[in-house]
Amino acid sequence: MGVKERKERDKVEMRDKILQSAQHLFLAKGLDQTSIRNIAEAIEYSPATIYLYFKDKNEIIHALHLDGFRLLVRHFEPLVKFTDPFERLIEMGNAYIKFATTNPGVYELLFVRTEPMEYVSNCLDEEWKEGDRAFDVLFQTVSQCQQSGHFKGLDTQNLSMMIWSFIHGLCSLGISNHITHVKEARDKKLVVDAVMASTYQTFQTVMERLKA
Amino acid sequence: MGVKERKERDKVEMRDKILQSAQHLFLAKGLDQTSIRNIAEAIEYSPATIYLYFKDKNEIIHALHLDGFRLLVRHFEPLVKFTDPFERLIEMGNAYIKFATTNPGVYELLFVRTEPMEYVSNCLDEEWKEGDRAFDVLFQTVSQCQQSGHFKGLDTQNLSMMIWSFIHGLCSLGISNHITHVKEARDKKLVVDAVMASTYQTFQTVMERLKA
DNA sequence: TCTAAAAATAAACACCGTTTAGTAATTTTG
DNA sequence: CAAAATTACTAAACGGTGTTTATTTTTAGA
Repeated sequence: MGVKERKERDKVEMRDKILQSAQHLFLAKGLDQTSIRNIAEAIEYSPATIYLYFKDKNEIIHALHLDGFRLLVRHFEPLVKFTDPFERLIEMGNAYIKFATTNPGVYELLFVRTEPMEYVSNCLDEEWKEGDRAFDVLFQTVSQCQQSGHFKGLDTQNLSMMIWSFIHGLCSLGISNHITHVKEARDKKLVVDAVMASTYQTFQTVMERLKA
Repeated sequence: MGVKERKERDKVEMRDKILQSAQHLFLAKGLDQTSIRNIAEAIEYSPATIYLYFKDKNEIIHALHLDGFRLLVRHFEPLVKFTDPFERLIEMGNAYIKFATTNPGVYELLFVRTEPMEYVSNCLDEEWKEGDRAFDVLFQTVSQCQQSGHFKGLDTQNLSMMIWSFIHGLCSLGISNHITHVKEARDKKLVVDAVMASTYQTFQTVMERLKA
C-alpha cells in the first residue's frame, strides 16, 4: 500500500528533473533564452506538464535562485580557516568576486534580477532567508573586525551595507560589460578581471587605513 | 525644389515621434512591457513602419539610453557651484542617488541593462562616449580632491572606479528591491531611501577619514 | 473488469520581434 | 497632363513566448 508514498517520491523526482533541466539550459543560454517550452522538450514532456509542478516561470526562477545561494554559501565556507577577521573580510570579497565572475548568470539571478525578489514579495511571510544569512556572514565579520580595533566609530550595519554595495557594484558593472566600455579600460586594453582586481585592491587599501 | 529637405525633416520628425512614444511607454510600464506593437499603436502606425526608422528594438533602446545620459548630465550640472572638490564629490554622489531613485527605469537602462552596451559593441567604433564623459566628471573631481590633500597614495583611476562601484551598487540594490528584503531593513521598517541615505553617510565618513 | 481519480497533453489564446510581399501615395519624367 | 518610378506604408505571416482549458491517456482500487 505504499502507493501514495511512491507517488509523492515521483512528484519530487519530477520536480527535480524539471529544475535540473531548467538550470542546465539556464547556465548554457541564459535566463531569457530559457523557455518553458525548452525545458519541456528537454525532459520530453509537454509544456503544460510543467505547470502541474510549478505555478509559473517565476517559481522555477526562484527555485534556481535558491540553488544559486547554496552555491554562493559554498564559496564562503573555506573562509572559516582565516582566523583574523580582517583577513577573512578581504578574502570574503575575493570569494564573492570569484563567484560572480565564474557564474555570471547565477550572480545576475541572485542580485540583479527582480523576478526572484518579486516572488519573495508575493510569499505571505515576506522574508528572504538566503539573503539574510549571507548578509549576516558579512555583518558578523565586520563586527569582529571592529572588536579587534578596525573601523572605529562606524555603525556595523551601515558599514556592512557599504561593503556589500561596493562589491556588488563592482561585480555587476563587470558582468554587465559596463566596465569594458569606459575609456581607460579600452585604452589600456585591460580585461574586466584586471580592472576589477585593481579596484578591489584599492578598496582593500582604503579599508586598511580605517584601522587607526 | 525643397522636397528632399522637407522629406528629411519629416523623417526625423517621425523618428522623434517614435522615440517620444517609446519613452512615454517605457517610463510608464518599464522596458520589458514596452513592445514595438505598443509603440506602433501609440503613434497610430503599423508595427512594420517602426522598422523603416529603426533597425531593431535595440536601436530604440540605445536612443533612449542616450536621452537618459543627457538627463543624468543635467543632474550633475548644478555641481559646478561647489568650489571645494571634496564637497563637490559628495554632492555628486547625492545627485547620482537622486537621479537613480527618481528615475529607476532610466537608471536601469543606463547601468544595469546589457542591451545598450551590446548595441555599443556592435558599432564599429567601439566606444561609449556618454559613459566616458560621465566617468571623467568623477575622475576629474577625484583628481582635484587629491590635489587638495585628499586620498594620498591612491591611484586616481582605481579610486574613481571604487567610488562608482559603491554608488552604483547602492543604487542598483535599492532599485532592484534587494535592500528592502534584508532582515535589518525589514525589522526596523526602514524604507529603501533611508537605508541608502545612511549607507551613503557612512561612505562619506569613510572618505573624509582618508584625508590624513 | 469497471470506475474513479490522477497525470499528461493537444490545442488554443494572446502576446512578442521581425520579415516579406504587396498596396497606396507621391514625385519625377517624358 | 499622364505614365513611370520612387517612396511610404501596411497586412499577413513566421516562429517564437507564457499560460489555460478541454480532452485524452494512464493508473489504482473495488
